Amino acid sequence: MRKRSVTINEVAREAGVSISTVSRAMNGTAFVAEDKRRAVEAALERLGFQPNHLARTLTSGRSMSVGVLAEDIVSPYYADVIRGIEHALLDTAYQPVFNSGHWTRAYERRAIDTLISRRVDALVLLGSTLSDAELREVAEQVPLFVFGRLVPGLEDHCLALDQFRGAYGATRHLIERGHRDIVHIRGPEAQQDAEDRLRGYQAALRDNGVTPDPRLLVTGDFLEQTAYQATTRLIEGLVPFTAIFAGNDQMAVGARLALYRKGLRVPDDVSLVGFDDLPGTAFTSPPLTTVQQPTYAIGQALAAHVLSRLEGVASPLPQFELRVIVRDSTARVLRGFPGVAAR
Amino acid sequence: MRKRSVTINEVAREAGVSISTVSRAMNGTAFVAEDKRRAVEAALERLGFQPNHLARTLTSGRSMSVGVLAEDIVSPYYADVIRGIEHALLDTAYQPVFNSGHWTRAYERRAIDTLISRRVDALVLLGSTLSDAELREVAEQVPLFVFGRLVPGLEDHCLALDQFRGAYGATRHLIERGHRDIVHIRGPEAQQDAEDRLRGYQAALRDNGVTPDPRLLVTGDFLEQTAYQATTRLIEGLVPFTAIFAGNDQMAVGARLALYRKGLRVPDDVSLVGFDDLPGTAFTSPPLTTVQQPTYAIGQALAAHVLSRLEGVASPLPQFELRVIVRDSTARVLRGFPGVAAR
DNA sequence: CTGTTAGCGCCTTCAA
DNA sequence: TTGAAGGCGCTAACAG
Repeated sequence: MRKRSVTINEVAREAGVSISTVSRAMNGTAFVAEDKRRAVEAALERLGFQPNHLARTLTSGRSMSVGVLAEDIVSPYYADVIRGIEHALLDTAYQPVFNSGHWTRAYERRAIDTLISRRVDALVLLGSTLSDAELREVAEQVPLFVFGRLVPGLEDHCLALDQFRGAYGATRHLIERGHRDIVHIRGPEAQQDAEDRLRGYQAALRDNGVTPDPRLLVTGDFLEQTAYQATTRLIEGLVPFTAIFAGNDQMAVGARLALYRKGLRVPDDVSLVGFDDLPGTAFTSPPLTTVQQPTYAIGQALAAHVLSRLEGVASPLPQFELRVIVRDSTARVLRGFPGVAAR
Repeated sequence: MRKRSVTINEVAREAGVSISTVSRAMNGTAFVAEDKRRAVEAALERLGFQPNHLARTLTSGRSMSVGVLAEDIVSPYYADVIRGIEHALLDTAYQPVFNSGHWTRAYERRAIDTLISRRVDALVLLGSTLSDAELREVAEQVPLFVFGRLVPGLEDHCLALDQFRGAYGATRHLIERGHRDIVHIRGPEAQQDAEDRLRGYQAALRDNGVTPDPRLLVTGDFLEQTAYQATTRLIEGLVPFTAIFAGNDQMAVGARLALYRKGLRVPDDVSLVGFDDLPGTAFTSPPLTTVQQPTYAIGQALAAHVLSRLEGVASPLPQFELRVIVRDSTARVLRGFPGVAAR
């Protein structure tokens, strides 16, 4: 099945030159006489030569590839970051190599090790479950860049967004529209982002004279199902509310379905805000107000930054801001129809 | 930044043995005296040795990796296939390496070439824009497996689903519920899947005595936006309809938003069917009736098949069926309220 | 400009 | 059981 692939030696013989000449002609490393160059090219063509990348890397020390390790390569949250990276690298000499860490230390460690042992020229982490110290250790073996964490000692290579402010803005948006009884469906306890968003929510409430009501705080796992269940329970409960701030878009979708099933309209009865602005969120019915993480731009910037570091230029990583995108899922509280609060 | 990594030579020196002994002790390739083995292990540990995978592959010829090239690695359609592959490979000695072809010949060719030149032990294509002949050529260089295409000559390594039958079933589902004026939003002309689904739709209509109405056929690009626009135009047009069969879930979501904006209820006024059953589709409001592609299982099966071929065992690829998943977006046509048809 | 010659880090005979 | 030595395929000095 696998044809033994042709090597540079055979090309050299075919072209009647030495292997170094072939190498030079191929890579433009040095000038080669016109006729020999043509002979080499012809031989290359005739034999269908494809250089063995491994061998090349072994000698040159550069693999022309950048490893990208995401917590989960297929999560919609990382989708646009990955897309941004892909596009930024598309017409460069570097190839991205993607892999998942599956939110699991052991798998992440292993993935990092294989990536390093495959000699990627740089490593980009989209989220990480490793400790700061471990990451610093990794950074000694390979140029490391991380998104979603601010690793002390590696600040120049880290890009994190202010989740607190994003959540603060989202909550304030609801407060400005008259909401005071605002549910928050938070993400998993263990995750820093979930924690930051919760604090942003609480701070916004307090800054506006609202005491956070623990009965309006429920926990999900960043997926639709748990939010659906939590919201259903909330609706069936006794505590009135007029708005829901979900810890991410997927949970907002789950909440929205629960509302729908209970005959509650969005935004007429309950306003709903998500977080992330995933691809597709603009097309929910109604389109969801959410906090946009500029993930595509981040992916691009990250890749561009990696490239420039690889070329020896030290460009600083740009700053990115979270933005509340107001769409149709949030409305002013109608005094006459306070929705759930009035039942 | 990059510490020169320790090589097998240093380990050998440290352990006071030859490099061959280190190699053997590490890989269990041959018996090594107990004391030397321990010395090697200690040295390995002390130096934090990590074998250079490239060098290893160069000599052994096996990279212990399988390349996975998807048209688009971040498309939700491939998400579950990829997830299935990842999970199936997770605790094996093989590592998947993912990459995108971007629906573009040139990029796909290049990605395939780099994957081959990195000596992946097998190559899995999730969709492909290359010709059958080109794929056969690739198959001569590396064990090739493809999902979504039936390549003549490579049938044993191909896995494709019967899109025609899926679309047929979806359309019949609507017909059985009394619908006759059924819109179809087809995917791009160039794509075989879109073509097959269209034919399934038309066949189901004809088999049930309905002549396909060209005015009810519109074209999208498998994304939300175009379906949204097409549906809006349709609603504003003069041709009555009671149901929409979208070429995929994303277009169904677009259509659903258009209906929502026009005040049309799903399924009360218009029934809606999608295709794919993407992750998340079960949580749209209302949950979408759709045709399920068992993508996760396919990913797993594909990976398992690749593994067994790599081990020299010839297991046949299992067959998979498309299934109509009936959820809440489709209902019987109410004679009294034929929805749009009655305006 | 071009050919020869060392390696790159590892595995694997081949002798011992 | 172990070490020496020869590649794997390619790049990069080093002489011409």
